Amino acid sequence: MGRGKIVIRRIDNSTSRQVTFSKRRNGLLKKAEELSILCDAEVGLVIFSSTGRLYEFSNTNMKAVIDRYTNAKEELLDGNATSEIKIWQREAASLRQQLHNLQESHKQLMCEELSGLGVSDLQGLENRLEISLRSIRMRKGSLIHQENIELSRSLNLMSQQKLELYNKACEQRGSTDLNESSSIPYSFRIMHNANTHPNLELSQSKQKGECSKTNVPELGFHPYGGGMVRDYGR
Amino acid sequence: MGRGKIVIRRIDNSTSRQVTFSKRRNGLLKKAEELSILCDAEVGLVIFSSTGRLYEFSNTNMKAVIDRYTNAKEELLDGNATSEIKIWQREAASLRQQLHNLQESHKQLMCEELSGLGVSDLQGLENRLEISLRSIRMRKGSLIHQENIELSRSLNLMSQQKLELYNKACEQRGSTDLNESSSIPYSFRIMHNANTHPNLELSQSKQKGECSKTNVPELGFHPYGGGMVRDYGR
DNA sequence: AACTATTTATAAGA
DNA sequence: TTCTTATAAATAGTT
Repeated sequence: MGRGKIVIRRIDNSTSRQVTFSKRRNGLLKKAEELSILCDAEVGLVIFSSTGRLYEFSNTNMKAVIDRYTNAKEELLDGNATSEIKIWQREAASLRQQLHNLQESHKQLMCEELSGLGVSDLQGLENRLEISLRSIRMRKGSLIHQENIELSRSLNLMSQQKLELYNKACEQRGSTDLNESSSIPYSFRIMHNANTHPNLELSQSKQKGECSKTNVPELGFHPYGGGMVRDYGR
Repeated sequence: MGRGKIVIRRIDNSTSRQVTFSKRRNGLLKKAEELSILCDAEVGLVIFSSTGRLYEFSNTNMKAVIDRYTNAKEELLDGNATSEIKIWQREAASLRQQLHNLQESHKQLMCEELSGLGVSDLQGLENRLEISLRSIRMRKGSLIHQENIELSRSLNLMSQQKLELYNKACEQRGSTDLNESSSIPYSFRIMHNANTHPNLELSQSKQKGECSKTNVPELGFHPYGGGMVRDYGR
Protein backbone atom coordinates (compact mmCIF):
# COMPACT_ATOMS: atom_id res chain seq x y z
CA MET A 1 0.00 0.00 0.00
CA GLY A 2 2.26 2.62 -1.19
CA ARG A 3 3.89 3.88 -4.32
CA GLY A 4 5.17 0.43 -5.05
CA LYS A 5 4.71 -3.11 -3.86
CA ILE A 6 7.29 -4.51 -1.47
CA VAL A 7 8.30 -7.98 -0.44
CA ILE A 8 8.23 -8.78 3.24
CA ARG A 9 11.86 -9.18 4.15
CA ARG A 10 14.25 -7.27 6.33
CA ILE A 11 14.92 -3.79 4.99
CA ASP A 12 18.61 -3.44 4.45
CA ASN A 13 18.84 0.33 4.40
CA SER A 14 19.03 1.38 8.01
CA THR A 15 17.37 4.77 7.66
CA SER A 16 14.57 3.46 5.56
CA ARG A 17 14.12 0.63 8.03
CA GLN A 18 13.84 3.15 10.83
CA VAL A 19 11.27 5.16 8.94
CA THR A 20 9.22 2.16 8.02
CA PHE A 21 9.40 0.97 11.60
CA SER A 22 8.06 4.25 12.81
CA LYS A 23 5.16 4.26 10.38
CA ARG A 24 4.15 0.66 10.72
CA ARG A 25 4.59 0.64 14.47
CA ASN A 26 2.06 3.45 14.79
CA GLY A 27 -0.22 1.67 12.40
CA LEU A 28 0.00 -1.54 14.39
CA LEU A 29 -0.65 0.17 17.69
CA LYS A 30 -3.60 1.98 16.24
CA LYS A 31 -5.08 -1.17 14.79
CA ALA A 32 -4.55 -3.02 18.04
CA GLU A 33 -6.51 -0.36 19.84
CA GLU A 34 -9.26 -0.36 17.23
CA LEU A 35 -9.63 -4.11 17.48
CA SER A 36 -9.93 -4.00 21.23
CA ILE A 37 -12.57 -1.28 21.04
CA LEU A 38 -14.60 -2.52 18.12
CA CYS A 39 -14.67 -6.14 19.14
CA ASP A 40 -14.46 -5.95 22.91
CA ALA A 41 -11.25 -7.96 22.99
CA GLU A 42 -8.37 -7.87 25.45
CA VAL A 43 -5.20 -7.01 23.62
CA GLY A 44 -1.58 -6.81 24.67
CA LEU A 45 1.06 -5.68 22.24
CA VAL A 46 4.75 -5.32 22.96
CA ILE A 47 7.27 -4.07 20.42
CA PHE A 48 11.01 -3.75 20.83
CA SER A 49 12.71 -1.80 18.09
CA SER A 50 15.98 -3.10 16.72
CA THR A 51 17.65 -0.43 18.82
CA GLY A 52 15.99 -1.80 21.94
CA ARG A 53 13.34 0.80 22.54
CA LEU A 54 10.07 -0.47 23.96
CA TYR A 55 6.60 0.34 22.68
CA GLU A 56 3.47 -1.19 24.05
CA PHE A 57 -0.28 -1.17 23.97
CA SER A 58 -2.87 -2.79 26.12
CA ASN A 59 -6.48 -1.78 26.35
CA THR A 60 -6.60 -3.06 29.93
CA ASN A 61 -3.27 -3.48 31.66
CA MET A 62 -0.22 -5.35 30.53
CA LYS A 63 0.22 -7.27 33.76
CA ALA A 64 -3.33 -8.47 33.57
CA VAL A 65 -2.84 -9.56 29.98
CA ILE A 66 0.38 -11.38 30.79
CA ASP A 67 -1.18 -13.07 33.79
CA ARG A 68 -4.16 -14.13 31.77
CA TYR A 69 -1.86 -15.36 29.05
CA THR A 70 0.34 -17.39 31.40
CA ASN A 71 -2.69 -18.85 33.10
CA ALA A 72 -4.22 -19.71 29.77
CA LYS A 73 -1.06 -21.45 28.73
CA GLU A 74 -0.51 -23.31 31.98
CA GLU A 75 3.11 -23.71 30.98
CA LEU A 76 4.32 -21.48 33.73
CA LEU A 77 6.59 -19.40 31.61
CA ASP A 78 9.58 -19.08 33.91
CA GLY A 79 7.64 -20.42 36.85
CA ASN A 80 5.16 -17.62 37.02
CA ALA A 81 6.48 -14.86 39.20
CA THR A 82 3.46 -14.67 41.43
CA SER A 83 3.52 -18.33 42.33
CA GLU A 84 7.26 -18.17 42.83
CA ILE A 85 6.75 -15.49 45.42
CA LYS A 86 4.17 -17.72 47.05
CA ILE A 87 6.64 -20.58 47.17
CA TRP A 88 9.14 -18.41 48.98
CA GLN A 89 6.50 -17.11 51.32
CA ARG A 90 5.55 -20.65 52.23
CA GLU A 91 9.21 -21.49 52.71
CA ALA A 92 9.69 -18.54 55.04
CA ALA A 93 6.54 -19.39 56.98
CA SER A 94 7.71 -22.96 57.43
CA LEU A 95 11.12 -21.87 58.65
CA ARG A 96 9.59 -19.34 60.98
CA GLN A 97 7.40 -22.07 62.45
CA GLN A 98 10.32 -24.40 62.99
CA LEU A 99 12.34 -21.63 64.57
CA HIS A 100 9.49 -20.77 66.88
CA ASN A 101 9.06 -24.38 67.92
CA LEU A 102 12.72 -24.79 68.63
CA GLN A 103 12.75 -21.58 70.62
CA GLU A 104 9.88 -22.90 72.73
CA SER A 105 11.78 -26.10 73.39
CA HIS A 106 14.80 -24.13 74.25
CA LYS A 107 12.97 -21.92 76.65
CA GLN A 108 11.61 -24.93 78.45
CA LEU A 109 15.02 -26.45 78.69
CA MET A 110 16.33 -23.22 80.11
CA CYS A 111 13.36 -22.99 82.44
CA GLU A 112 12.12 -19.74 81.10
CA GLU A 113 8.75 -21.21 80.44
CA LEU A 114 7.71 -24.19 82.49
CA SER A 115 4.10 -23.36 83.07
CA GLY A 116 1.79 -25.72 81.29
CA LEU A 117 3.99 -28.74 81.82
CA GLY A 118 2.90 -31.63 83.95
CA VAL A 119 4.95 -33.49 86.49
CA SER A 120 5.95 -36.18 84.06
CA ASP A 121 7.03 -33.60 81.48
CA LEU A 122 9.17 -31.97 84.11
CA GLN A 123 10.56 -35.34 85.08
CA GLY A 124 11.52 -35.91 81.45
CA LEU A 125 13.27 -32.58 81.23
CA GLU A 126 15.05 -33.27 84.47
CA ASN A 127 16.30 -36.61 83.23
CA ARG A 128 17.55 -35.17 80.01
CA LEU A 129 19.32 -32.37 81.80
CA GLU A 130 20.95 -34.80 84.18
CA ILE A 131 22.21 -36.88 81.31
CA SER A 132 23.58 -33.79 79.63
CA LEU A 133 25.18 -32.65 82.80
CA ARG A 134 26.92 -35.95 83.37
CA SER A 135 28.13 -35.95 79.82
CA ILE A 136 29.44 -32.43 80.03
CA ARG A 137 31.25 -33.09 83.27
CA MET A 138 32.90 -36.13 81.81
CA ARG A 139 33.96 -34.22 78.77
CA LYS A 140 35.29 -31.42 80.91
CA GLY A 141 37.21 -33.83 83.08
CA SER A 142 38.87 -35.46 80.14
CA LEU A 143 39.68 -32.11 78.59
CA ILE A 144 41.33 -30.88 81.76
CA HIS A 145 43.27 -34.08 82.01
CA GLN A 146 44.43 -33.68 78.44
CA GLU A 147 45.55 -30.14 79.04
CA ASN A 148 47.44 -31.08 82.11
CA ILE A 149 49.36 -33.67 80.17
CA GLU A 150 50.27 -31.13 77.56
CA LEU A 151 51.26 -28.55 80.10
CA SER A 152 53.51 -30.94 81.93
CA ARG A 153 55.10 -31.90 78.64
CA SER A 154 55.87 -28.29 77.92
CA LEU A 155 57.30 -27.76 81.37
CA ASN A 156 59.40 -30.84 80.97
CA LEU A 157 60.76 -29.64 77.70
CA MET A 158 61.50 -26.23 79.05
CA SER A 159 63.32 -27.61 82.03
CA GLN A 160 65.52 -29.69 79.83
CA GLN A 161 66.40 -26.72 77.72
CA LYS A 162 67.21 -24.78 80.84
CA LEU A 163 69.35 -27.61 82.10
CA GLU A 164 71.31 -27.70 78.89
CA LEU A 165 71.79 -23.98 79.04
CA TYR A 166 72.97 -24.27 82.58
CA ASN A 167 75.49 -26.95 81.63
CA LYS A 168 76.83 -24.83 78.81
CA ALA A 169 77.21 -21.93 81.14
CA CYS A 170 79.20 -24.11 83.50
CA GLU A 171 81.45 -25.34 80.71
CA GLN A 172 82.20 -21.82 79.65
CA ARG A 173 83.00 -20.78 83.18
CA GLY A 174 85.62 -23.56 83.36
CA SER A 175 85.65 -27.15 84.37
CA THR A 176 85.46 -26.33 88.05
CA ASP A 177 82.33 -26.21 90.03
CA LEU A 178 80.31 -28.88 88.25
CA ASN A 179 78.70 -30.08 91.37
CA GLU A 180 75.35 -30.57 89.72
CA SER A 181 72.95 -31.38 92.47
CA SER A 182 73.71 -28.36 94.55
CA SER A 183 73.40 -25.43 92.17
CA ILE A 184 70.69 -26.50 89.81
CA PRO A 185 67.72 -24.28 90.53
CA TYR A 186 64.77 -25.73 92.27
CA SER A 187 62.50 -25.78 89.30
CA PHE A 188 64.83 -28.02 87.34
CA ARG A 189 64.54 -30.75 89.81
CA ILE A 190 60.82 -30.84 89.68
CA MET A 191 60.66 -30.81 85.97
CA HIS A 192 63.12 -33.55 85.60
CA ASN A 193 60.74 -36.20 86.65
CA ALA A 194 57.61 -34.46 85.62
CA ASN A 195 56.03 -37.34 83.83
CA THR A 196 53.28 -36.92 86.28
CA HIS A 197 51.63 -33.71 85.46
CA PRO A 198 51.18 -31.27 88.29
CA ASN A 199 47.45 -30.95 88.04
CA LEU A 200 47.22 -27.23 88.02
CA GLU A 201 43.63 -26.67 89.00
CA LEU A 202 42.42 -25.95 85.52
CA SER A 203 38.89 -25.19 86.37
CA GLN A 204 38.23 -22.15 84.27
CA SER A 205 41.33 -20.83 82.70
CA LYS A 206 42.72 -21.86 79.41
CA GLN A 207 41.31 -23.53 76.39
CA LYS A 208 42.24 -23.65 72.78
CA GLY A 209 38.93 -24.15 71.06
CA GLU A 210 36.72 -21.33 69.92
CA CYS A 211 35.01 -20.05 73.00
CA SER A 212 32.51 -18.12 70.97
CA LYS A 213 30.73 -21.26 70.00
CA THR A 214 28.68 -21.54 73.11
CA ASN A 215 25.38 -22.67 71.83
CA VAL A 216 22.35 -24.54 73.00
CA PRO A 217 19.85 -27.53 72.63
CA GLU A 218 18.44 -30.40 70.60
CA LEU A 219 15.72 -31.94 72.59
CA GLY A 220 16.14 -35.23 70.85
CA PHE A 221 12.57 -35.00 69.90
CA HIS A 222 11.40 -32.78 67.14
CA PRO A 223 7.98 -31.91 68.40
CA TYR A 224 7.08 -30.21 65.23
CA GLY A 225 7.98 -31.86 62.03
CA GLY A 226 8.11 -28.68 60.05
CA GLY A 227 7.48 -28.38 56.37
CA MET A 228 9.77 -29.00 53.50
CA VAL A 229 12.94 -27.05 53.48
CA ARG A 230 14.72 -26.97 50.25
CA ASP A 231 18.40 -26.30 50.38
CA TYR A 232 19.02 -23.35 48.16
CA GLY A 233 22.70 -23.50 48.83
CA ARG A 234 23.74 -20.83 51.19
CA MET B 1 -11.39 1.00 4.46
CA GLY B 2 -14.44 -0.66 3.33
CA ARG B 3 -17.72 0.06 1.67
CA GLY B 4 -18.38 2.71 4.24
CA LYS B 5 -16.57 4.61 6.93
CA ILE B 6 -17.08 3.47 10.52
CA VAL B 7 -16.55 5.08 13.88
CA ILE B 8 -14.34 3.26 16.34
CA ARG B 9 -16.68 2.13 19.05
CA ARG B 10 -17.89 -1.21 20.25
CA ILE B 11 -19.96 -2.97 17.60
CA ASP B 12 -23.35 -3.71 19.07
CA ASN B 13 -24.42 -6.42 16.70
CA SER B 14 -22.87 -9.60 18.00
CA THR B 15 -22.50 -11.41 14.69
CA SER B 16 -21.06 -8.45 12.93
CA ARG B 17 -18.69 -7.96 15.87
CA GLN B 18 -17.56 -11.56 15.53
CA VAL B 19 -16.95 -11.14 11.84
CA THR B 20 -15.08 -7.93 12.24
CA PHE B 21 -13.02 -9.48 15.01
CA SER B 22 -12.07 -12.33 12.78
CA LYS B 23 -11.00 -10.06 9.92
CA ARG B 24 -9.18 -7.47 11.96
CA ARG B 25 -7.51 -10.03 14.16
CA ASN B 26 -5.93 -11.65 11.14
CA GLY B 27 -4.96 -8.27 9.80
CA LEU B 28 -3.33 -7.32 13.08
CA LEU B 29 -1.43 -10.58 13.34
CA LYS B 30 -0.26 -10.22 9.79
CA LYS B 31 0.92 -6.66 10.30
CA ALA B 32 2.67 -7.61 13.50
CA GLU B 33 4.60 -10.23 11.65
CA GLU B 34 5.42 -7.88 8.80
CA LEU B 35 6.73 -5.28 11.22
CA SER B 36 8.95 -7.76 12.94
CA ILE B 37 10.37 -8.99 9.65
CA LEU B 38 10.73 -5.72 7.81
CA CYS B 39 12.18 -3.77 10.70
CA ASP B 40 13.98 -6.44 12.67
CA ALA B 41 11.90 -5.81 15.77
CA GLU B 42 10.86 -8.15 18.54
CA VAL B 43 7.10 -8.28 18.73
CA GLY B 44 4.71 -9.96 21.09
CA LEU B 45 0.99 -9.78 20.50
CA VAL B 46 -1.69 -11.38 22.63
CA ILE B 47 -5.40 -11.19 21.83
CA PHE B 48 -8.28 -12.55 23.84
CA SER B 49 -11.59 -12.55 22.03
CA SER B 50 -14.67 -11.46 23.93
CA THR B 51 -15.53 -15.15 24.19
CA GLY B 52 -12.17 -15.85 25.81
CA ARG B 53 -10.29 -17.48 22.98
CA LEU B 54 -6.59 -16.75 22.81
CA TYR B 55 -4.66 -15.69 19.73
CA GLU B 56 -1.05 -14.76 19.79
CA PHE B 57 1.93 -13.85 17.72
CA SER B 58 5.57 -13.49 18.51
CA ASN B 59 8.40 -13.54 16.02
CA THR B 60 10.68 -14.95 18.69
CA ASN B 61 9.02 -16.54 21.66
CA MET B 62 6.38 -15.18 23.96
CA LYS B 63 8.21 -16.04 27.16
CA ALA B 64 11.28 -14.19 25.91
CA VAL B 65 9.18 -11.16 25.03
CA ILE B 66 7.44 -11.13 28.38
CA ASP B 67 10.72 -11.53 30.25
CA ARG B 68 12.29 -8.75 28.26
CA TYR B 69 9.25 -6.63 28.89
CA THR B 70 9.21 -7.18 32.64
CA ASN B 71 12.91 -6.54 32.87
CA ALA B 72 12.58 -3.41 30.79
CA LYS B 73 9.95 -2.10 33.13
CA GLU B 74 11.60 -3.10 36.41
CA GLU B 75 8.66 -1.56 38.16
CA LEU B 76 4.97 -2.11 38.72
CA LEU B 77 3.76 -5.31 37.21
CA ASP B 78 2.88 -6.82 40.55
CA GLY B 79 5.28 -4.63 42.49
CA ASN B 80 8.49 -5.70 40.89
CA ALA B 81 8.31 -9.43 41.06
CA THR B 82 12.01 -10.02 40.84
CA SER B 83 13.00 -7.91 43.79
CA GLU B 84 10.05 -9.14 45.80
CA ILE B 85 11.26 -12.67 45.26
CA LYS B 86 14.69 -11.59 46.41
CA ILE B 87 13.25 -10.10 49.58
CA TRP B 88 11.57 -13.37 50.39
CA GLN B 89 14.68 -15.32 49.56
CA ARG B 90 16.68 -13.20 51.96
CA GLU B 91 14.01 -13.64 54.59
CA ALA B 92 14.14 -17.41 54.17
CA ALA B 93 17.93 -17.41 54.29
CA SER B 94 17.91 -15.41 57.49
CA LEU B 95 15.39 -17.72 59.12
CA ARG B 96 17.32 -20.76 57.99
CA GLN B 97 20.45 -19.32 59.56
CA GLN B 98 18.72 -18.67 62.86
CA LEU B 99 17.22 -22.12 62.85
CA HIS B 100 20.60 -23.66 62.18
CA ASN B 101 22.21 -21.70 65.01
CA LEU B 102 19.52 -22.68 67.46
CA GLN B 103 19.81 -26.30 66.41
CA GLU B 104 23.56 -26.22 67.00
CA SER B 105 22.94 -24.65 70.32
CA HIS B 106 20.41 -27.25 71.22
CA LYS B 107 22.72 -30.06 70.25
CA GLN B 108 25.41 -28.73 72.51
CA LEU B 109 23.04 -28.45 75.41
CA MET B 110 21.99 -32.02 74.84
CA CYS B 111 25.60 -33.07 74.53
CA GLU B 112 25.35 -34.40 71.04
CA GLU B 113 28.09 -32.16 69.85
CA LEU B 114 30.64 -31.08 72.41
CA SER B 115 33.77 -31.33 70.34
CA GLY B 116 35.33 -28.01 69.64
CA LEU B 117 34.35 -26.52 72.95
CA GLY B 118 36.92 -25.42 75.49
CA VAL B 119 36.87 -25.97 79.20
CA SER B 120 35.26 -22.65 79.96
CA ASP B 121 32.56 -23.24 77.36
CA LEU B 122 31.82 -26.54 79.01
CA GLN B 123 31.83 -24.88 82.40
CA GLY B 124 29.30 -22.38 81.11
CA LEU B 125 27.06 -25.11 79.79
CA GLU B 126 27.37 -26.98 83.05
CA ASN B 127 26.36 -23.94 85.04
CA ARG B 128 23.37 -23.31 82.86
CA LEU B 129 22.25 -26.90 83.07
CA GLU B 130 22.60 -26.88 86.83
CA ILE B 131 20.49 -23.79 87.07
CA SER B 132 17.87 -25.31 84.82
CA LEU B 133 17.90 -28.48 86.79
CA ARG B 134 17.41 -26.69 90.09
CA SER B 135 14.62 -24.69 88.57
CA ILE B 136 12.90 -27.71 87.16
CA ARG B 137 13.13 -29.61 90.42
CA MET B 138 11.64 -26.72 92.28
CA ARG B 139 8.83 -26.43 89.83
CA LYS B 140 8.22 -30.14 90.05
CA GLY B 141 8.18 -29.96 93.83
CA SER B 142 5.66 -27.17 93.87
CA LEU B 143 3.52 -28.96 91.32
CA ILE B 144 3.49 -32.13 93.38
CA HIS B 145 2.66 -30.13 96.46
CA GLN B 146 -0.22 -28.52 94.63
CA GLU B 147 -1.52 -31.85 93.49
CA ASN B 148 -1.34 -33.22 96.96
CA ILE B 149 -3.42 -30.38 98.29
CA GLU B 150 -6.03 -30.97 95.66
CA LEU B 151 -6.02 -34.70 96.24
CA SER B 152 -6.52 -34.30 99.92
CA ARG B 153 -9.34 -31.87 99.31
CA SER B 154 -11.08 -34.41 97.13
CA LEU B 155 -10.60 -37.10 99.70
CA ASN B 156 -11.99 -34.86 102.37
CA LEU B 157 -15.04 -34.08 100.32
CA MET B 158 -15.65 -37.69 99.52
CA SER B 159 -15.40 -38.74 103.15
CA GLN B 160 -17.95 -36.17 104.17
CA GLN B 161 -20.35 -37.37 101.53
CA LYS B 162 -19.85 -40.91 102.72
CA LEU B 163 -20.47 -39.87 106.29
CA GLU B 164 -23.73 -38.21 105.38
CA LEU B 165 -24.81 -41.29 103.47
CA TYR B 166 -23.99 -43.41 106.46
CA ASN B 167 -26.01 -41.23 108.79
CA LYS B 168 -29.00 -41.37 106.51
CA ALA B 169 -28.74 -45.13 106.37
CA CYS B 170 -28.81 -45.25 110.15
CA GLU B 171 -31.85 -43.03 110.39
CA GLN B 172 -33.76 -45.18 107.98
CA ARG B 173 -32.90 -48.33 109.92
CA GLY B 174 -34.58 -46.83 113.03
CA SER B 175 -33.53 -44.81 116.04
CA THR B 176 -31.82 -47.77 117.72
CA ASP B 177 -28.19 -48.56 117.40
CA LEU B 178 -26.89 -45.00 117.02
CA ASN B 179 -23.70 -45.64 118.83
CA GLU B 180 -21.64 -43.60 116.44
CA SER B 181 -18.08 -44.10 117.42
CA SER B 182 -18.17 -47.86 117.30
CA SER B 183 -19.73 -48.69 113.93
CA ILE B 184 -18.40 -46.00 111.63
CA PRO B 185 -15.96 -47.65 109.26
CA TYR B 186 -12.30 -47.00 109.67
CA SER B 187 -11.89 -44.83 106.67
CA PHE B 188 -14.45 -42.39 107.89
CA ARG B 189 -12.51 -41.62 110.95
CA ILE B 190 -9.42 -40.70 109.03
CA MET B 191 -11.21 -38.53 106.62
CA HIS B 192 -12.97 -36.67 109.32
CA ASN B 193 -9.96 -34.73 110.34
CA ALA B 194 -8.23 -34.81 107.01
CA ASN B 195 -7.47 -31.14 106.88
CA THR B 196 -3.87 -32.01 106.85
CA HIS B 197 -3.01 -33.56 103.56
CA PRO B 198 -1.03 -36.76 103.70
CA ASN B 199 2.21 -35.23 102.41
CA LEU B 200 2.96 -37.56 99.58
CA GLU B 201 6.62 -37.36 98.76
CA LEU B 202 7.31 -33.71 99.14
CA SER B 203 11.03 -33.60 99.14
CA GLN B 204 11.49 -29.89 98.48
CA SER B 205 10.09 -27.07 100.49
CA LYS B 206 6.88 -25.62 99.22
CA GLN B 207 6.72 -22.55 97.05
CA LYS B 208 4.10 -21.30 94.73
CA GLY B 209 5.78 -18.53 92.77
CA GLU B 210 6.75 -18.98 89.16
CA CYS B 211 10.10 -20.59 89.16
CA SER B 212 11.09 -18.91 85.99
CA LYS B 213 10.95 -15.48 87.51
CA THR B 214 12.73 -16.09 90.75
CA ASN B 215 15.02 -18.97 90.13
CA VAL B 216 16.17 -18.82 86.60
CA PRO B 217 18.61 -16.08 85.93
CA GLU B 218 18.44 -14.53 82.56
CA LEU B 219 21.39 -16.13 80.95
CA GLY B 220 22.39 -12.83 79.60
CA PHE B 221 23.62 -14.06 76.33
CA HIS B 222 21.60 -14.49 73.24
CA PRO B 223 24.26 -15.99 71.08
CA TYR B 224 22.57 -15.20 67.85
CA GLY B 225 20.90 -11.94 67.43
CA GLY B 226 19.29 -13.07 64.28
CA GLY B 227 18.39 -11.00 61.31
CA MET B 228 15.19 -9.16 60.78
CA VAL B 229 12.13 -11.26 61.01
CA ARG B 230 9.03 -9.57 59.96
CA ASP B 231 5.86 -10.84 61.43
CA TYR B 232 3.57 -11.64 58.61
CA GLY B 233 0.87 -12.67 60.95
CA ARG B 234 0.62 -16.38 61.22
C1' DA C 1 7.77 15.65 8.36
C1' DA C 2 4.56 16.10 4.27
C1' DC C 3 2.82 14.42 0.10
C1' DT C 4 0.54 11.21 -2.84
C1' DA C 5 0.30 7.28 -5.87
C1' DT C 6 -0.61 2.86 -4.85
C1' DT C 7 -1.29 -1.07 -2.25
C1' DT C 8 -3.74 -3.20 1.36
C1' DA C 9 -7.36 -3.92 4.60
C1' DT C 10 -11.89 -4.42 5.33
C1' DA C 11 -17.30 -3.09 5.68
C1' DA C 12 -21.16 -4.42 3.69
C1' DG C 13 -23.54 -7.36 0.84
C1' DA C 14 -24.30 -11.92 -1.25
C1' DT D 1 -18.50 -19.04 7.17
C1' DT D 2 -16.42 -17.42 2.81
C1' DC D 3 -16.31 -14.65 -1.38
C1' DT D 4 -16.90 -10.27 -3.58
C1' DT D 5 -16.13 -5.60 -4.24
C1' DA D 6 -16.39 -0.73 -3.39
C1' DT D 7 -14.07 2.10 -0.62
C1' DA D 8 -11.42 3.59 3.50
C1' DA D 9 -6.85 3.37 5.40
C1' DA D 10 -2.14 2.55 5.44
C1' DT D 11 2.07 3.37 3.71
C1' DA D 12 6.44 3.23 0.13
C1' DG D 13 8.81 6.21 -2.18
C1' DT D 14 9.47 10.90 -3.04
C1' DT D 15 10.08 15.80 -1.81
